[in-house]
Amino acid sequence: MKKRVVPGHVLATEIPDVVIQRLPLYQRTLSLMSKEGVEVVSSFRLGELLGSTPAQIRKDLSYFGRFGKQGTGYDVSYLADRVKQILGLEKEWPMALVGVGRLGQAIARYPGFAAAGFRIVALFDTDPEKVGKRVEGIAIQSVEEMPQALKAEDIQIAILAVPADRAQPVTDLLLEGGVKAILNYAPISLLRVPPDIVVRSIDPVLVLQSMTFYLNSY
Amino acid sequence: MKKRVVPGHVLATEIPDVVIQRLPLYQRTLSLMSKEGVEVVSSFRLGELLGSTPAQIRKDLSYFGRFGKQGTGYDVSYLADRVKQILGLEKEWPMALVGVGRLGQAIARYPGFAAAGFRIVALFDTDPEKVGKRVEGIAIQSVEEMPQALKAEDIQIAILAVPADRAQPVTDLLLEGGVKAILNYAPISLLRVPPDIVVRSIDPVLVLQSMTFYLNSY
DNA sequence: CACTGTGAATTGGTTCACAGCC
DNA sequence: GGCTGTGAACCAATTCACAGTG
Repeated sequence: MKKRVVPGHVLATEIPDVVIQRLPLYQRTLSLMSKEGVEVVSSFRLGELLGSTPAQIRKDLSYFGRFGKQGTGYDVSYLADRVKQILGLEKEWPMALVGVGRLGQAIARYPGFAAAGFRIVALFDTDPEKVGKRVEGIAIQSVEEMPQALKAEDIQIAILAVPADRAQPVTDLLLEGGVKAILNYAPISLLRVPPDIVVRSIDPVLVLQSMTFYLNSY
Repeated sequence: MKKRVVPGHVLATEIPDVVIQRLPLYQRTLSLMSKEGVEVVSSFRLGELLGSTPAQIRKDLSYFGRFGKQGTGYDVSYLADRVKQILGLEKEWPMALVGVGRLGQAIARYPGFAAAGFRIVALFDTDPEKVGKRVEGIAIQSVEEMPQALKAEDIQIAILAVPADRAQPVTDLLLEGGVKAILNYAPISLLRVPPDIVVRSIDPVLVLQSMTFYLNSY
């Protein structure tokens, strides 16, 4: 639960995960500013836009290098590019989606992934009824074929949208296929994976359930 | 960005937000165990099931009271109930959904919310084409009517599924309508709200973009 | 002179370790 | 004996504050 393994081609060890999680937010705002023609930004201004502090932003960036100019700030488009590079967002990432039920179909049809360079290139489902059908032009394959298919296409990222009780066995097959990162939508407490595999879960119900604590429920 | 206000009917002040965010996970596992007939659980066992440590679980629970029995552990169904109560999950929560586009419709149709006691009772959209149409039996209302409609139904929670550039103005209207908690799906960096309003964002693209850092992108 | 980059100080969260109890 | 509950010790993350620089 605690330790992750970092590839670290730029001696990336020891960078806190919270920092990594903030970078995409920085990246998005920087790209937007760049598109709007803003050329320079200070950590102070960036903090305002992101709801963060100048110190936090400077410290975060300092893990990766020295990107700013004293007295001036940061070159927006340069910094946007560097952060993109740090995150590995300069290439397109092919992804697999497992579970083509209601939720899975919504995910398959969501244009936001492709817009950010994440392309769903393979669909899998257990239901024989669904296998062979197409969604967004992609044929649904059987989960049994998954390990080979994943290897063949060299897919490292998978989105999991299966029922909770199928999540672990399907995960095992994903790992067999060489997947290294899983975005999990299944409402399961714990997905068992080796320590070098990244798992992140999205569960809106859990989020709602923590928000109600702060509401007056008298 | 840092401070939140806690209602605190049980002197809830000073409870870290991370703790609150873990409680729903505990609750889910406990309810499941209870349904399976498990009567007693130790912090050690619970930690195994949740991918957490015994100390973490005991410490978390100790913020709210003493629920266990030394030498034995916790009564599963009792603890499940208590955590539910702490989180305010004993009542049904009516919710509004703003933005009935592709994503919004998927959310409206997702059965998981209602199953957890979160019922979408009002839909809003700006598009005059959509106003009046029904989704899941609920008529879509105009965003202009929102503040009054929210007050009339005493809705405290809203789900935001509008385009990024509409997020802030729509949020302002939600606040005008008395909404206290917002689950935000819009890909926006910062939603400006007063400090007593809870906002949580769900953005799968950001999650993917942070995962790629850990992949070999050579 | 206005900003960055960064050690040092501080704050916040987790884990330890043990006293107390069933 | 086996477990909880909890201060104390530890570790991690944020913020401070200032030296260094274009």
